[in-house]
Amino acid sequence: MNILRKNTDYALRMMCNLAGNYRQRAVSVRMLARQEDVSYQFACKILQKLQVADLVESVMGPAGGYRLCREPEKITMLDVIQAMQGNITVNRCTDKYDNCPRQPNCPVSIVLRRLQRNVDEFFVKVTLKDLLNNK
Amino acid sequence: MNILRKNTDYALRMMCNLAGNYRQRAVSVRMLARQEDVSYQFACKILQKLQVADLVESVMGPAGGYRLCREPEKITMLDVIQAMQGNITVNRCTDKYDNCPRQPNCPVSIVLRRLQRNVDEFFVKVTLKDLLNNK
DNA sequence: CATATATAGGACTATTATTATCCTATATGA
DNA sequence: TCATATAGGATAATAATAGTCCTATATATG
Repeated sequence: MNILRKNTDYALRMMCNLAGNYRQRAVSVRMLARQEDVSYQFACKILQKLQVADLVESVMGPAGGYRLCREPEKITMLDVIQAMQGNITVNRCTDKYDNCPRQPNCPVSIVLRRLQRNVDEFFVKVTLKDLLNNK
Repeated sequence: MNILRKNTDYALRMMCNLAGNYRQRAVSVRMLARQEDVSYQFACKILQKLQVADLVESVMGPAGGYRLCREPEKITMLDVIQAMQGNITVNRCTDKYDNCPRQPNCPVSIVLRRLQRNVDEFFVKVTLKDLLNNK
């Protein structure tokens, strides 16, 4: 299966779209939905989640829509992912708050914690600006 | 959510157990289940899957059980993961056979394919022997 | 050769997560 | 005041995951 949910996939694409329009205008959900191939209703839900997470802000009324809350270089993939699907953990035992009795000497957990660090680092290092620049 | 399913987590632990007993004896499912905290019935299912994937072989009858098909250094985490939950893909678009029309220039996909390579490489490099040695 | 101890594996249930839609309320610019 | 937007609760539909039940089959050993 996929590590990223469809939700998150849609959200990342819509956030890229908003990043491309940053400081120009609010983009309506209808427009975002059409351009990024997401159903209108579902796009509404996703944007509401992104708003709760303080990544986008809404403009109501005609000519309304959504825009980023801050500069594209200050929003990371991790921000978007966490807003949509929470923390990504490699395994139960790589979650900070796990209390598996085999810790901390379980061989499986020792190795997986290493991958966990790689993944965390990856997502926190990539910003929306990087995405736009194909970095 | 977790990248590795509970199934896979159980499987990895049981495989470590079998690796520790390699060339000594077949370990019964009852024993594996008790030592690794998995229900007996569920452990049976998991081992059957591992057998279909040619990672373990069964010995029927009294004093029977399971043993690894080959040396612990010749079985990777990827082998176990694929047997239990198939390929792990970062996103739809990092799957080899994906045909998303945005390919190959989608900014999201370009970045995620990089992570995909990291993850693949990680799992293929760690063997059961490494796990036992806490490498 | 009977029996106790194992695995084999199909069928099924339960639970949870994901994806999505429907509907009504509210805000606001022209 | 009306057309064009978002807000958000409720709920449906689907799919994945986790786990159990039951009966069949293999085999070492007394």
